Amino acid sequence: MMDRLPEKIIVNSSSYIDSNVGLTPYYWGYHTCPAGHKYGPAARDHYFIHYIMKGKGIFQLNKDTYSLMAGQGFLISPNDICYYRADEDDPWVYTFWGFNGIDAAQYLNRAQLNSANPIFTHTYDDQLAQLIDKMIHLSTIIQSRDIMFTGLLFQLLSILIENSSGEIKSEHTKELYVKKAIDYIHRNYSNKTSIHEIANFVGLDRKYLSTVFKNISGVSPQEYLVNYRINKACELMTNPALSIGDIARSIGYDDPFLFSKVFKKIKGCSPRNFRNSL
DNA sequence: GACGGTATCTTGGTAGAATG
DNA sequence: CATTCTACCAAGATACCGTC
Repeated sequence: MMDRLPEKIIVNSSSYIDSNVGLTPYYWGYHTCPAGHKYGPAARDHYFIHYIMKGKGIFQLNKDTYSLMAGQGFLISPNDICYYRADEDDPWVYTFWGFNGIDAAQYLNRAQLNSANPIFTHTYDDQLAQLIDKMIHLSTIIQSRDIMFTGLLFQLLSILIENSSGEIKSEHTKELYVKKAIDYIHRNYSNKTSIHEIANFVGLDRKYLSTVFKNISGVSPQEYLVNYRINKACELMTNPALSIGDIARSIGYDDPFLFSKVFKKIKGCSPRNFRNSL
């Protein structure tokens, strides 16, 4: 399969992209790098996974330098300043996935991937080959490419999670704190809920919960709560029986104008305009 | 009711201390 | 040594009032 690939492919997600949903694919690509081909030092605003199919190269992040070869991959998280370069004698051939979304960090964490632990190893097996084959055919899908792309991205993350050892070491209890906080948010978003209250429920100091939450999930508890509420509001918009005020109260905002302000900040348009565009 | 301005409250980032 | 907490302060969120 690898041999009949052209030197370089880039497929964009196309269609409507909403980076506030759980997982948002941006693009996928394949690159046979020329000798010494390099990137950076630079940062991106989204997650970026590379998987090396052939050859070798180096990847630098946070003063650490990793010598990588076929069968290995690396994660670049938003705002990570990194540098990577293909080998001079045996330059790498890699595929890459660019994506984002409020749940992205959680999925990556389940695969034990983050800025502190950006490297993974996975042999190029049938499962991965089939996935990459499907990614190549994404370019032929026009109307629903974003949906298919999201599905394939979930498949990649599933492969990486299954591939990880499963032991989360000291992160385990922290993960549980975050899971508990998220469960609480999912059950109580429709009430007036403060971060202090969530921290009390989890049994941690609010500042410490915020720190742990951000480390594990990539967003602060407040950001997560607000995004979750606004996504719920979007779902409620499809019910014509509910006024904007009804929806605001349904997701925990007593003041419809405050809801409108928050909605506009996150979605870029007022709730009314959003509903009209449905 | 929709919206804008503003005062007040809440939250998050950070550094460093306390605890086991 | 890792985990957890505390204090300070800036930034952002919220409540509330006035205007249209």
